[in-house]
Amino acid sequence: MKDIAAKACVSISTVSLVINHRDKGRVKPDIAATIWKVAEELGYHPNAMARSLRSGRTHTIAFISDQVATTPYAGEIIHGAEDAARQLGYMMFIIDADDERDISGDIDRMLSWGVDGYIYAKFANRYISVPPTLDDLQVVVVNAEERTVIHPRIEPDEFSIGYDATARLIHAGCRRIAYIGCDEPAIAQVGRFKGYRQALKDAGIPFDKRLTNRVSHGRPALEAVCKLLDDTHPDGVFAFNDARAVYVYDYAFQHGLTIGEDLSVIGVDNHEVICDTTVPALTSVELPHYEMGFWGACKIISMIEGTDPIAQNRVTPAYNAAPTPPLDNDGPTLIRCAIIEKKSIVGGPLKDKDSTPAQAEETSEQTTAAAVATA
Amino acid sequence: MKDIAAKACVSISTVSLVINHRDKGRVKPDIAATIWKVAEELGYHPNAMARSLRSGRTHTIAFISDQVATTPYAGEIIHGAEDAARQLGYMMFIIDADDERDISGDIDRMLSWGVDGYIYAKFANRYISVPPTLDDLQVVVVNAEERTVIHPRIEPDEFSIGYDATARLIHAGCRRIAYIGCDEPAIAQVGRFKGYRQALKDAGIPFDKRLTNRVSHGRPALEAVCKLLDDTHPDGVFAFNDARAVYVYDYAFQHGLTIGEDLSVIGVDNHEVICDTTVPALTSVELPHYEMGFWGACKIISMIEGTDPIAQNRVTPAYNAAPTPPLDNDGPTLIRCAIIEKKSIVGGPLKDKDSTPAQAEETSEQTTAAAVATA
DNA sequence: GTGAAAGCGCTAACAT
DNA sequence: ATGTTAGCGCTTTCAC
Repeated sequence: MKDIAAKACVSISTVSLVINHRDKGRVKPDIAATIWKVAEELGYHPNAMARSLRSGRTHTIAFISDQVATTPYAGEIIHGAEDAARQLGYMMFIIDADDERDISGDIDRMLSWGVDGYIYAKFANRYISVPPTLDDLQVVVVNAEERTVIHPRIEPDEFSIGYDATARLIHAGCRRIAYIGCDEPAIAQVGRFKGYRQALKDAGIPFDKRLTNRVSHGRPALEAVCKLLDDTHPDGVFAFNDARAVYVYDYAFQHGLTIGEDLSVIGVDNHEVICDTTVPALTSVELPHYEMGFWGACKIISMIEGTDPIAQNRVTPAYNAAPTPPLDNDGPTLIRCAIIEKKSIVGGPLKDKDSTPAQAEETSEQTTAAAVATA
Repeated sequence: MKDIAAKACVSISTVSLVINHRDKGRVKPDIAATIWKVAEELGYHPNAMARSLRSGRTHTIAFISDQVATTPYAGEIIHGAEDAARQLGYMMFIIDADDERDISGDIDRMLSWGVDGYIYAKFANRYISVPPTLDDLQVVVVNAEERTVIHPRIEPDEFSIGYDATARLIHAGCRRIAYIGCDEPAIAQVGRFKGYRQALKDAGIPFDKRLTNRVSHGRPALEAVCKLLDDTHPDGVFAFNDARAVYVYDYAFQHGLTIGEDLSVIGVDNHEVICDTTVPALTSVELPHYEMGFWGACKIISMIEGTDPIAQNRVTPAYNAAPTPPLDNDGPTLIRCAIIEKKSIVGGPLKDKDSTPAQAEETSEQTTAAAVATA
């Protein structure tokens, strides 16, 4: 900056004004032009360190998460958060926080860095508690719930996942709809199951316990699924996730049935590897990982800056099967998940023109909250 | 720091010495103790910004990658890199570099930050070219190849993957071994196929073209796999990856065969969702994503600091099915991949005591390099 | 053993 | 419309 000032025969402050675009009506345009030219020639890059030291703001956020990796669904949350952060001029640090590992050291490092805000994410919708050290700072929770709400957060609308998936099967003509559940009584299992029951109820279809089970994976899961299908012969199956839906395919192969013709199946995750590997491709409710990450970064930056980057159109998601919810909510935000149509439901993919199945009512938010509270 | 100095009745420089552990024999121990106590009381955190401004080093690296997310195999590279970086006192920025997107803006930001080094990673082993802007800086390439080698890099030993997988099947008694290949002539396809042929040759088994094909995914892939199996009735199948191995399972279900008893299968990726969902669980060659990320961070930090953190035992991988290769190599490093034993091969998982199948010779590195060069 | 002081590159209040 | 100057918090040289 000193060099630029010297070469352009102006003072350092003038250079600073120009470089920071605060020269409107303060610096003569031709001088400003010269400064830009010289800066270019010299290959000038402002020193972020010095700038932050002076301004007290680092334009940096930290993404703290369990298993940055170990789940295959992981990356899109990071992707979405990075995308929003980048568009808004922020850099994002990544911190892996295994449940077992003590992250106080990392938090100290973050405090030393003067990170402007924190995204605390989980890769499966779980109960968490944010380390108390962070409570005084700007924190957003993504894809998780705190038992007592302290920080703004976003998570999938699990009730609606169950409701919409079931309603989609009903819309395709299914009347005996099985639910292959998850053996862990997690937020997701409870919410999706409630949605399933509500959709049946709204369609006047009686709930039949024999059509549901709860499984893990591997041979016991496959056997349980086969038994359920053998015993009850459903015409549609809503699986807790895509992996569990695979067992329905296995059953179909064994019994000479064709998914999408003899039997409809819908999963959850829209897991790329599974949904595009299965034949026919599996219709699935997509968990909006990208969108949640994107929302999280927008939210934390809005808290830092006191503005609303979404309302101001300063940022565009690269992907939004699920529309980005608004930021003006400091409590829990539920995000509605989209069904990604493939070919595993009788009648084939829904075209835009086709009437869409009834969706869960707006009240679903309270319903889920209640479901979860009693879980 | 000023506050500490005041409260401890010493000068700022003394505080600095103590905080930075450079007080040995220079500051009286009791004074040092006081300083630590006061620092603790005041909740002092050194200001990394000021420190970096002064020292010119940020202890920060950038992880630049395509599709941070969109592949499900993604995260472990990040995980490994973050793990090593953290243990060595570095923070890691994440930058998503979609092939289409212009990342010069991001690079400018990195230059502004004064990032100490760059990891340039891909999530599928591909040819890349590192942006020339980075050529003057410290760069390590992970899971990719440059057409002309400029930067140190690490990638999976694709030849050995093919060799070891095939040898494993031979060891289990298979003699008619099919290869379900990939329709893209990528580095991985070429290398694994060469390894497959070499293993057959070394075992004195003639190569039979009819036992191999190359498929994509979905119905055409399933049909091609079924046709191959119908036509040739192999006793073992080496699949390019786990997703393609699934079609062998589908075939088996349709024909009442049992994988692991009537037919052996081995995949590549050790993709969690697939390998633990299939019945029986799929034995697979694991791509050492964590290990490559870990190596990449160690390597870039060794270049920055001029030391060898691995040799100095300053760092421990959380996971190493594949042992971390040494850092003293500024050209390409190939990493040998481990077979993760599950239950899809006749005779069951290999115990430690069992004799292991012959492995590709040490010369495989040259062989792969050659294979790849002519690809 | 300890302290004073310069300066890393930049911003912003103030002076001209 | 432009220049001067005082720090941001820290490290490090040098003097005591």
